[in-house]
Amino acid sequence: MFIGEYSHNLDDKGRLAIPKKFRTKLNRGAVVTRGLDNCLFLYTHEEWQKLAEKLADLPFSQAKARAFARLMLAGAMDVSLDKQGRVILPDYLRKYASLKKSIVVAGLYSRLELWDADVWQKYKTKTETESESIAEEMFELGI
Amino acid sequence: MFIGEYSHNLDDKGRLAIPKKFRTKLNRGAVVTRGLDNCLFLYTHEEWQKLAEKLADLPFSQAKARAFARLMLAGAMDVSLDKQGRVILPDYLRKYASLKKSIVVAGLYSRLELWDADVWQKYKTKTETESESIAEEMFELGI
DNA sequence: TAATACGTGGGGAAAAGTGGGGGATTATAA
DNA sequence: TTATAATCCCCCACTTTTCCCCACGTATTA
Repeated sequence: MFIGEYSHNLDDKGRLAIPKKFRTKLNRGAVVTRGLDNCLFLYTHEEWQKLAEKLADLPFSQAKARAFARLMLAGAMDVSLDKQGRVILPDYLRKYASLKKSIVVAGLYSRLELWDADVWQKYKTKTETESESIAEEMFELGI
Repeated sequence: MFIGEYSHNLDDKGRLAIPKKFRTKLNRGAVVTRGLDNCLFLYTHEEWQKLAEKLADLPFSQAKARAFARLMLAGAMDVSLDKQGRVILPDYLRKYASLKKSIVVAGLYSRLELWDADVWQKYKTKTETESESIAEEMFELGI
């Protein structure tokens, strides 16, 4: 289970350190892809497999399903950790998520999310002010 | 079962002493996360696990579900008690709950809540004056 | 009044994050 | 085929942060 919020720097070579706590689960490799809300998603191979099958099952007759599958499947890239526990993020993914130097790594149970620090900050301040009203709606979803 | 209201100080290193009565239940570790109404929630591992599974099951295709999961899952952090019975609260959680030095630890049955003393005071005076009207609405929720 | 327990503060050792350099492998061009 | 260039990794070293331990002070109780 991935949880928590961590700050790390992306260096000039496009390397990003994964927080120590998460490394053991990702030692055998991971998959990064385009995420929602201008961030990247990073999965273990097992979790990625489950998601990829769901995406492959989407009806390709529907335009929006095609677009979504292209976003996530074609955006995906296998990455592995170097001996310092870092991954190399391909250029097109860095651009997609507007990643500069200061990055936030967030744990969301089955995946990690990689955010540019500024983008994350803005998203948070927006949702934190709405948190009570969002929480009311979550009540309907059983929380 | 956690009940009661306790006052403690947060030191410069972000450490907060847990009231002695609660420590035995939290010795095996706990999880702190963003709560509602500008406080933090602290759970035992068992209670957290139940909540985290519900949050992980929310559909990530829905914007508000993503926002809520990011609030609580990405906000969560594993903490453990040191030999003095204190936990370290990460910077982003201290900021979220506007925690200064004087903190209130409140027991709410299955969780602890951590409040900045001033915020707690204001919230209390506000809800105490509204308590009768709030009670009326609780009838609908089965109390 | 002494003793014990609990809350609070600080210092030192260890670990984790970060950046840069060097060697090997692959690619490109003469 | 050989030389040159570029890219990718791996390793080393520095810096910062974190964690653990010890010590002091205050409050409570016998």
